[in-house]
Amino acid sequence: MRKTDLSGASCPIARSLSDIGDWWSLLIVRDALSGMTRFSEFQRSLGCARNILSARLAKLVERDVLTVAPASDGSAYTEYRLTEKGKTLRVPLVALRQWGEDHLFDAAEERLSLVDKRDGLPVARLELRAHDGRTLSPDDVETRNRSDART
Amino acid sequence: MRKTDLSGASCPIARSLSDIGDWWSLLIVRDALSGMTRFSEFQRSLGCARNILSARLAKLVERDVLTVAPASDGSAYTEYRLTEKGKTLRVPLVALRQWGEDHLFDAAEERLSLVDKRDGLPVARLELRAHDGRTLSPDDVETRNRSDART
DNA sequence: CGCCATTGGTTTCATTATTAAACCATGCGG
DNA sequence: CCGCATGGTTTAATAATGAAACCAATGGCG
Repeated sequence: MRKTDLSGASCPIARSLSDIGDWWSLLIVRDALSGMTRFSEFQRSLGCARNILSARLAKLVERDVLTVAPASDGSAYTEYRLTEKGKTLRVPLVALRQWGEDHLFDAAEERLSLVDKRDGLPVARLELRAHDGRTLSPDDVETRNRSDART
Repeated sequence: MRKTDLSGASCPIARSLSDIGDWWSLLIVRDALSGMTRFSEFQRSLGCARNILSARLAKLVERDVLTVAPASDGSAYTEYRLTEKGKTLRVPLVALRQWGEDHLFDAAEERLSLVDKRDGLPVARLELRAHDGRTLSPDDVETRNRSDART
């Protein structure tokens, strides 16, 4: 099954999905971003089967999203920590979170929300901007083939 | 299988994933955002089995991400168009795209990139900001339980 | 030290999803 | 009316997922 391998696609979205584009992987990263490090923490939080948690963690380590640290609190157990690459998944996750809050919750419904520690207020909506800071509407952009020279 | 249903989770990320969190759905939305509307267009672009494309389209319609329009160009065929809800998936997709460009491509490698139509330059990086516009670093935020009153 | 519970997995097997391929119904051009 | 394209659905093989059993190595406690 899943013979389709997107890791060589020319679309960055497709490649991203081949790394972290399944159900559990993104939730693992979400939990890791909130400070979880241990197998059992993830397992309790996600409630998924342990073998698949195990497989997902291994894949995320292989893809350099997580690393296994030998220990940290003295115990001989291993910890899973986000790499720099993994930490930058925060933005996509926030985008997904905001979308979900906007469209999938009743106004009065309880939700987990991302807030500024300083004042406890929710973070601002993510916005699409031009390189010079102008806000861009959906019609102002298009996808194009570029060979680099990112500014 | 897949007995786990996240649609009632208190985490907006989990709920989002239950709507659009599988391989093909997000790619369908990506293509829809670039103007595709017809079954065969999606099928050609994605190269996935037609029955699963059919199932995904139906699910996206059911979840109000797409609608089926009776026609538009005269032919009696149906079109799949993004709803407002669907269109706002652009931001999460851009976030994913930028992450992929940053971490999954060699510098010189060809890629599909999102550019400002006006000048052809890539759009700015999405950034996390406080409600008053301050840029926030990862350590400045936390997730918290809120019952609404979004500002 | 000795014993049991917990952590961190791996293995096994049943169940479910994905896929390719065949099939079918309508529309549409000539 | 013939033939091909569109827009699917059905069927059967294959692959991924999930629950539960199993296992090895700590860690805590007396």
